Amino acid sequence: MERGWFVTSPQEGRTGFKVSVDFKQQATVTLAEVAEAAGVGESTVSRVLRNEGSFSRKARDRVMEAVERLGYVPNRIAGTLASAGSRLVAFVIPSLSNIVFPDLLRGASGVLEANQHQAVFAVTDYDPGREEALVAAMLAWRPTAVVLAGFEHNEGTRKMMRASGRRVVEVLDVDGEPVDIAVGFSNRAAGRESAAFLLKRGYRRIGYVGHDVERDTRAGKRYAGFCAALETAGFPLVDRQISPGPSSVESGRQGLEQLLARSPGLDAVYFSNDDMAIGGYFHCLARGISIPSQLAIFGYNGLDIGRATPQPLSTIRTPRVMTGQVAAELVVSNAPSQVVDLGFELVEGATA
Amino acid sequence: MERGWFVTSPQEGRTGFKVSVDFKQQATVTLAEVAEAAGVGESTVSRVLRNEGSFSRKARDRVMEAVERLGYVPNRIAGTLASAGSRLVAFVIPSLSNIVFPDLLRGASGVLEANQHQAVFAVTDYDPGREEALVAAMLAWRPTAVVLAGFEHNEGTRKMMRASGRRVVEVLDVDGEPVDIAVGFSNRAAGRESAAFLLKRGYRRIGYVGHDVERDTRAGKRYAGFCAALETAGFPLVDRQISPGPSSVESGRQGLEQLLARSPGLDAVYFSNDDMAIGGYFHCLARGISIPSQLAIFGYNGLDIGRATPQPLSTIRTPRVMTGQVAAELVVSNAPSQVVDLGFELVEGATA
DNA sequence: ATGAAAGCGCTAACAC
DNA sequence: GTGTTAGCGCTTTCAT
Repeated sequence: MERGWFVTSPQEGRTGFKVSVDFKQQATVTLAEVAEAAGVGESTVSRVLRNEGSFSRKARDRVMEAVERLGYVPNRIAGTLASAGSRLVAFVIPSLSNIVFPDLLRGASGVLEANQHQAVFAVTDYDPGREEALVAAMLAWRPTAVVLAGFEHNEGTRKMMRASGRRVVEVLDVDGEPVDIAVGFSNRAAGRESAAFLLKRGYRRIGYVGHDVERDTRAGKRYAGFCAALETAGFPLVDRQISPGPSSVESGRQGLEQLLARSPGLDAVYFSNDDMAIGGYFHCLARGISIPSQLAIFGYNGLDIGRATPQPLSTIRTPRVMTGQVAAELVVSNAPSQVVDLGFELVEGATA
Repeated sequence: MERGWFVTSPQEGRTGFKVSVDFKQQATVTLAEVAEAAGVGESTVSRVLRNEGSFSRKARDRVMEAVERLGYVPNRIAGTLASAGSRLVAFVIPSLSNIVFPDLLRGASGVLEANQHQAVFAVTDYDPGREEALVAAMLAWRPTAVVLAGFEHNEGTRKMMRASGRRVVEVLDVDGEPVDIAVGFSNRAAGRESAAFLLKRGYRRIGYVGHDVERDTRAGKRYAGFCAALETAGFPLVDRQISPGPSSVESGRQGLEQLLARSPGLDAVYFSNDDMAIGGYFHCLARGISIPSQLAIFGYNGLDIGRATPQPLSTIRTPRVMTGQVAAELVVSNAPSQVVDLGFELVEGATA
């Protein structure tokens, strides 16, 4: 197999191109060929390879030898079609930019790999329509389960999933009616507790800086819980700055700047998540606004970075990785329908 | 289908359990049944569904009606077995904690979804042995291609991939001999250019703070390039602090603290990546070390957060998302073997 | 303990 | 334009 390539230098940018192609789709070794080579029947090879049923030691040795010699790699596509489950678990997630989802996948993939399952994923970009299309595409793989974020789906999506006979796991939220299984924590309660904490600390003129809550419905629930708790206490939200687009450090920084320009009298600001809060924190550092005496800052997620800032960020730590682990465990163990509330932890940092 | 669940409150922790189970593995609708219901042959259904070959408008309508009515979802497993490719692209990546890999996946998944391909992934945790096992597992799915980080693989992994007849894409590096396709940028050159920049700025007593370079071989190449350039210039690295474990903000913070305790005379520090550098930046903020006059800081990756800090981070911006996009494009277009060097961009921030 | 044979649900010739 | 048929590479009875 001869090949060539052309290496470009960084200065020249992307100009790499082929020199020669030659990918002989080499005839893949099949189980039948292994059986032939080992001088046994196909079913014996199958049993040996899956270490199931009974076979003699001698048969096993001959099979393994043949497998080795021929470089046989089983075809899971065929195996899946012949047997039952695909051992594929499909994740249909809103984003990969928000650290929440990589964390979720990380927790899940460890458990799945340990149980001979494979993770498949697709990104909806917070679009329910795309979600529906992607769930349909995923179901075509007959996955063991489909995992998706939250409870807000198109009716079509829900119907499809219910009709599919697959397990369905809705994660990172528990405030809603699950199709089958839910694993996560209460965003609404997180919002409420954040408000209670700020009030307890004596803050009264409180603002909010957030990202697009139409799309990120879980952030929306936190916001709703937060506002409700403030009103109940008699100190309703003073002002808010909601930026379009996804959350980011830069967006939090700008959001706080704009909010303070309008409402300079605030004594505390609640952010839609830690990324946004860190941005706000940077704004204060840059402007010499002292934290928390002049302005208190409170986030959500409990990212590691918030523990390394000169003043640890006050926030709520959520069990994102564990959500993935638990979701995967329930799936591989074929657990019954249930809601698992993993809870969260309020972290009293130094910024509020 | 009756179900029940028990919702726990955050305080109670994870105690959710089932109340009733009843997942009838409902007989899935097959293409044959659709054909039957529509009063046409199986192949017609197949043609209509794939919109390929010819069929009358009338036939199409009847098929679609039946599909709709029966809630038919094609079985891709069967389809793949019957035809050629699986339209699955396998990513075997070291980690999901390092933002580099979610970025890569993000770029790739967009392109793949637009071309009816599916991303599958597994995480090696920087372990070549796990990588080998996971590549084997992935090959069993007969993916269109397997994508993995860098060129450092076990000989067994390489052999397996070559024998598989699948496309192989090695990403995020170009300093090495690719099996088939490589897409990325030169880590070695990035290290060299970082050194050149610091020297040009007049820094002379330079140190390094990094994470485990045995495992993260690309960080190791940057470090090597960096040191080599310093030596060539006659100002070899003064001291270094290498922490075990993965990179993180906290690790960078502690690393710089330890480095400065040993070598207080440094005037600049190169970090293994932006996470580490941000940690170092926080350390300086906390200790009142003024940047860059007392100490200069230089990172790698060009994360967004580095642009929102009070002083923008000096770093090298890498095309991570584009690496994923290009890799996916080459795969879906079945491009020839080649090396694509996407280059990188040095960002002159305010920290060095 | 082991082999023969019947599918799994679809695609791809190939006739008509 | 449309139906028939032979696989794709396995797993799984069911004999033996």
